[in-house]
Amino acid sequence: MSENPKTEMDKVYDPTKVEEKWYKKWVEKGYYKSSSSSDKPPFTIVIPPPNVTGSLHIGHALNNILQDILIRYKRMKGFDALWVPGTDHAGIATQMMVERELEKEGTSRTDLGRSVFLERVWQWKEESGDTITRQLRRLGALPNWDKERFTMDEGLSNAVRKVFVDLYDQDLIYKDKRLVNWDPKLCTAISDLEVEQREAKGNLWHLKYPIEDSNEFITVATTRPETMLGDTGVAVHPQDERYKHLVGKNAILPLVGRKIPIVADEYSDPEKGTGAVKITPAHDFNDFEVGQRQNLEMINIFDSTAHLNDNVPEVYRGLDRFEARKRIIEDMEGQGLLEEIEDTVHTVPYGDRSGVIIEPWLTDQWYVDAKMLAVEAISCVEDGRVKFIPKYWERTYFEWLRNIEPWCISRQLWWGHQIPAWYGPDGHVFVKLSEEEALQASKEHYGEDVDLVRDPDVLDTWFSSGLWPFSTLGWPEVNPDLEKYYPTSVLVTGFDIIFFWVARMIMQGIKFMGDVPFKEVYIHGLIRDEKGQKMSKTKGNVIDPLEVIDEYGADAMRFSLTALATQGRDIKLSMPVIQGYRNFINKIWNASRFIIMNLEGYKADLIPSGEELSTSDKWILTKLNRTIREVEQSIEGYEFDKAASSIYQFFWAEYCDWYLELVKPVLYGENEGDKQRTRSVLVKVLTTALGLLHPIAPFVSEELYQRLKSFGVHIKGVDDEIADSIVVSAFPEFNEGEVYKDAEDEVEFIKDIVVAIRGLRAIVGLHPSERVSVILLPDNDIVQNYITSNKGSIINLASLSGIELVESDKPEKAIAQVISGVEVFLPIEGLIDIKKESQRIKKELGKITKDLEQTEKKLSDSKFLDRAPEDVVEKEKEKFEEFSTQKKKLEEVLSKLDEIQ
RNA sequence: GGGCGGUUAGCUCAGCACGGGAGAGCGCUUGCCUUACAAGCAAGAUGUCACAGGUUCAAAUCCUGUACCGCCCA
Repeated sequence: MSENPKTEMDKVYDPTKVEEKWYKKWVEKGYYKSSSSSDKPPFTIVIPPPNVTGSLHIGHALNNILQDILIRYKRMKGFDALWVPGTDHAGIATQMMVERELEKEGTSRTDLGRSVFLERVWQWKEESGDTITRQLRRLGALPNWDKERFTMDEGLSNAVRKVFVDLYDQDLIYKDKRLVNWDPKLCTAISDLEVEQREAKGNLWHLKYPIEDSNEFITVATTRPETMLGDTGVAVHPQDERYKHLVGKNAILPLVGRKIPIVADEYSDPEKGTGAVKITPAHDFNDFEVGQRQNLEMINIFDSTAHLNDNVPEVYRGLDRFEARKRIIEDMEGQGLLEEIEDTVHTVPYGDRSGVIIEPWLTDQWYVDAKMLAVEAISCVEDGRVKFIPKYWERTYFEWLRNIEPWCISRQLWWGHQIPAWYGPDGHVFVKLSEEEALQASKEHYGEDVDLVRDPDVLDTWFSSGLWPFSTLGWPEVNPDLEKYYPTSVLVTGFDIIFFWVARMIMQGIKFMGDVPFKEVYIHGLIRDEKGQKMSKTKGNVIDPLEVIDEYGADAMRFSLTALATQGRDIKLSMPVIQGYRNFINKIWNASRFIIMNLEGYKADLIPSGEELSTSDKWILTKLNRTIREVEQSIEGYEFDKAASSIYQFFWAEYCDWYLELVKPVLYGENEGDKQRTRSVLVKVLTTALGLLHPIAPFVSEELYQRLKSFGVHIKGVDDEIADSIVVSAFPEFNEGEVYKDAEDEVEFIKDIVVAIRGLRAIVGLHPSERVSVILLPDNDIVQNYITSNKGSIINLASLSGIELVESDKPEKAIAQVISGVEVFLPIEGLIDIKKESQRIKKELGKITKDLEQTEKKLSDSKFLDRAPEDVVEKEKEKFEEFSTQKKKLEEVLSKLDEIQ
């Protein structure tokens, strides 16, 4: 706010006046900076890099808020906190996006050529690539902007090349011709993980293949009849009596006329379909295996866009796979070779980027021997060097790594890290860090200078993301950052990328750094809409975090997501919930406003302690310290929801609802000493609470701290005496010396009395401002003392005109409430609804009788008395006493009501 | 087919690792513009802790099984 902070504060907190201002200030002051030369212990997080093409969605918001909380907390705790930000070049997504732009301009990637196209992508990146990092700032996320990285940076590209070359030299990367998941729209290979298996209704076509030199047919069932043109065998189960006589013979492939052998192979399931399956080794992963085992020919019938090629009869050439299917069915039917069409449900592979059906296709691709790398990646989690939170995600992780397949890392794209492999004229490959080195090596190989051609393919984006925890710290250069901050402390991410990213980072980290990339992995849930559905643009149920911030402020959104971030569960988010937490932020604002309004005469050097404190002061300090401990433990244990609810409960239900009300009479009174002391406690508790709050709600806590600071209020800094900003203040510390058990009991008792009186007032329908007198009958001296020494507070909080303490004389005409330690009577002048009142007491009586019966049952059970621990028995006896007294009192009240009637 | 998670107030969820008087927020009902806040204050109602067994003196909590919902993998 531009106005003087001492001038009156708005009645309602307005985040728009606050957020941008403080964020700028934090950056200007460089609070986010870390220093490898500092002697503070490191605390490091690397951001899961969002796609450079992306814009902030609510999932990013959650992920980054949690990281920001940890970083801010650890910084306040005296750590050298480093949060590395950055983005991912997102090969396919980015290339698709720029290609779409080109299409609008009437040109294309191939028209421009590789180098012009790449310039164009870089240009786009320079112009729009920072959208998402700009949006991160709106969340209040404060990573170390000096260390921002991009997966295509020079340094990171060096790292990628080095890793590729090293793995190649160790035979952990190799080139292989085998079936890959081919995306016929994007014309690139993709990895298993990028394939989405969707269930679909389809048909099982039963096709009849004639047997050579016979009148017999063998019927095969298939969901993909178009691939028959590439069939090179038919498999039956070795034990299948129906087909035993055919094994070793040939079938004649209809429409093509090729002779194909009938082989016995366990792959064929006699229960499924006809028990005989056509084998197309070049177009099906299972058939590929069978083909290898049975030495079947491989015939590739598709081109890269899934149109039929020259290996099929002329009439079918050039047809795309769906047309081909139709034609083949027609033609088979025409020849009387279509026996049956069965309905079936099967899974169909789709490309997760392109959305088209993936074609298994035979090509040369580069692979990583993931099985070898997985060995250590498994053991480091088994032995606890990496811990997952919640722990059960480890099972998912193990499951995948133990069954891992070779990882296809080459992509037929232009945007990405081009593979550092050069081919000589005879196809000999040189895998080197640079072209110079490759030329050098080729010269040695051929004994003369030759022209080399670089492999045109690029690497899977996840290949470079897998290096992120050390490539961002400057690896392969040895440098102080890498020394100090690796391994990083924790990785915060969603479960959807455990395989894509987490597992690969662990594999690469161990391989190249000799140590795990992070000690802990905190897995948070996905955000869903209020019905539990995934948010998606097509469903129209997305919540845009930026819109939420515009409407409710960043702190409200942060607090909401934090409060909902329970371990091991997805988060159902809806606007009313956010509104509720917005109200909480406003509550904080207004409590502070109240304190600032009463700050005149505040002396910063006055620190009341021990005996000077009132019972209420001691009580709130006790609650405060318990809250400090809870918040600290919760954040350390990644129980973000608990941290948020501790603060919420403390601030609203204890500090505002009770402490502020308790001290109002003091503030409005005449005793200067009391006023001084109260102001100090109010301020101390407020500033401490703001400190607790700051990691979750950085903006409002900073705004309020800065306002308070202008009155001479200050918080201890993490480095110096006075914190310049709450960002660099010391996190509140639990102080055992401020836990006053007696004061806590006393105030809790007073609260019970006040609530009881207010309840009675509500029953009678007294107007809140109407002051009445009540009669209290205490059980013993302790509670009697509590009452006498807090008479003023009770009168005030229950808006009474007076309190009469009696020892046994119960009033005749009154309604009563029985609570532990005291009977409360509210005398009444006029008539009350005796019947209703007697019903209320009866209900109470019913409850207490039930409780009493339960304890009675236990206490009369000799097994319980023998076997239950002593303290449990003792507690049960106390309960018995308590319940019987209350029951007795309620019965008396009831009989009195009956008398009146 | 294999694995994982869930089932607690009308709704969203804590509580369960370590068993001992069922909680919070939202919503709802009633009364209040009480000089911090109506984005507020006060009072109030609401539960076969999915079901069935078992262990135990004692089970929302531990064990076994069942049902339903969701996710991941093949």
